[in-house]
Amino acid sequence: MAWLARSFGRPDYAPLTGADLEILIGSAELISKYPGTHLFREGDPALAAFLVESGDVEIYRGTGSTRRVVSRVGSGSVLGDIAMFGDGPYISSAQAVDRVRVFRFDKDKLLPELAKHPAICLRWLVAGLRQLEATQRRVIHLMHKTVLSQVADLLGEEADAKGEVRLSQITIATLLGVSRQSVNEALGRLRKQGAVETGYRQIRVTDPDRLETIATS
Amino acid sequence: MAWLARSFGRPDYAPLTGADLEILIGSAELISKYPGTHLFREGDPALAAFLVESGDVEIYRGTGSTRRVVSRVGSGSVLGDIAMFGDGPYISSAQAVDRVRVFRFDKDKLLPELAKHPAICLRWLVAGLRQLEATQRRVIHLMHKTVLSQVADLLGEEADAKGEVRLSQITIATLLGVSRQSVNEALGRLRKQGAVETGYRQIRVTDPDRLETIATS
DNA sequence: GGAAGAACGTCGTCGTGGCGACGGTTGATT
DNA sequence: AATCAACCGTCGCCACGACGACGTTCTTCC
Repeated sequence: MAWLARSFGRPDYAPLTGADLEILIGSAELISKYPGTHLFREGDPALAAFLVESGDVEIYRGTGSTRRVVSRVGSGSVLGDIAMFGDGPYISSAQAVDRVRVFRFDKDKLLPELAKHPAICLRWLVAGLRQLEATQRRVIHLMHKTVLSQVADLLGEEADAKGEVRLSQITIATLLGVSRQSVNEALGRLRKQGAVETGYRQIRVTDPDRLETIATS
Repeated sequence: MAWLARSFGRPDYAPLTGADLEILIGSAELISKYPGTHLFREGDPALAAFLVESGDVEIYRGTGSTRRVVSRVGSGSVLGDIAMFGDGPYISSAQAVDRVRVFRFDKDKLLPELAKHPAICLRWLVAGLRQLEATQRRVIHLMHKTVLSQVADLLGEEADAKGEVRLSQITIATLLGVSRQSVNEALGRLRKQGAVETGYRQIRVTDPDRLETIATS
C-alpha cells in the first residue's frame, strides 16, 4: 500500500535550521513522550506541528487490522506540518517508539511568528516544494520497476553504517507495497548473487555496489 | 511513464489570489507567447516562475523520441515555481499551444517581494504542501488499481461540460503509463456497460455516476 | 477521389507478481 | 526446558497487463 513509504515519513525533510529554531523557540514547547504514547492520531484536528529532537517516532496509517507502518523517523524530522498548514485533520498517526523529545509548534503561536519572519517561511516553502518534486521523481523511478530492484533500492537506503538492515520481510513487503513472498524471492536472488546475507529479521549488505547496480537495473 | 500526469501539471495549483496578484504586480511582467514557442525548457536554469493568464500550455519532459506530454494546463496555473524556489534547473519544458498570455515572476524580483509580504509566502507554502499531500494520496489511490478504474478516473476528470474527452487512446495510455491495448479493452468494457460512447479520437461520457463508481472500484 | 498515415479493434503469448498453503526455523516467555 | 508466536523458505495457481502482430476504419492532404 505505501510505496511512498519513506517519502511519507520524509526523514530528510528538515526545513528548520538551528538559527531558525532559536527565533522560533518562543513559540515552541519542548515536550517528552514515553514509548507507545501518541504525538497525534489520524483524523485529529491538526493544531500543531512537531520537530523531533531525539528518539524515534513511528508513522502509521489506519487502525486495527488495517494499521500500516508508513515510516520511522528520527531526530531533525518535521511531522504534521502538512495537515497543520492545510487546515485539515492529521493524515496519519505518530507514535513514540522509545523515549522521545520533540518540539511542539502550536498553530496559533506559530503562524503569527512565521508572519514576522518571512525568511523562515520561505525556507519552509522551499523545503516543501523540494519534497514535492522529490516525491514525484521517486515515484516515477520506483513505480513500474520490478520487486527485485525495489528491494535493492530500499536495502541500499535503509542500511546502517555496518551495512545491516533490521527489518522483517513482512515489514519490507509492507513498505514497498508488495507481497512477502515476492520480497523473499528477491532476497533469495540477491543472496545468490552475493550482494547480501540474510538472517532472522536481519539482512547484511555485503556488496553495496552490486546492490546499487541492481536497484537502477 | 507519467502516471503522475496531471499531478505534475498541477492544474488546480493556484497559490495566488487576485489580491496577492495586485501586490505582486510590480515584480511581474505580463508577456505574450505565440503558439509553439517555449516558456522554458527542461534543464535551463530556473530564473522565473509563470502564472498563466490565458491560453493553454503544454508540459512535457524529454526531447525527440523520448518526448512525453505530461500535462496541459490553462488559466490560473503556476509553472516552474518548484525549480525556481529549489535553485535547480527546470524539470520539464513548457510550450504554448495557442496564443498565450502569462505573468512572468523573475526570481530576483520576486524573492524580495515575498520577504516583504509573508502572508503571500505563507499562502504559497500552504498551496505547495497541500499539493504534496494530494500527490501522495493520489498516487496511492491510482497505483495498484486496475487499468479499468484508472481510465474511468481519468475520463471523469478530463471530461468537459458536455462530457466529451478529445484524446486518442495512445494519449490516454501514455498519460496513465499503460499500454494502448489495455486502454482499448477498458474503453470497450465501459462502452458495454453504457458508461461511455467512443469514437475516433473522442469519447463521450454518458453516465458520469457509473464512471465514478467504477473509478473508485 | 485517391493515397498515405493515423487511430482503432482484436488475438495470442508471456512475464510479473498476488494469494493461499504448509512445513521448518528462530526467538521469547515462563 | 517447554511452549508458543512470529518469521522464513518454497510451491502451485491465477489474474492482470505488456508486447507483437495484423486487419480495419477514419482523416487528411494532395
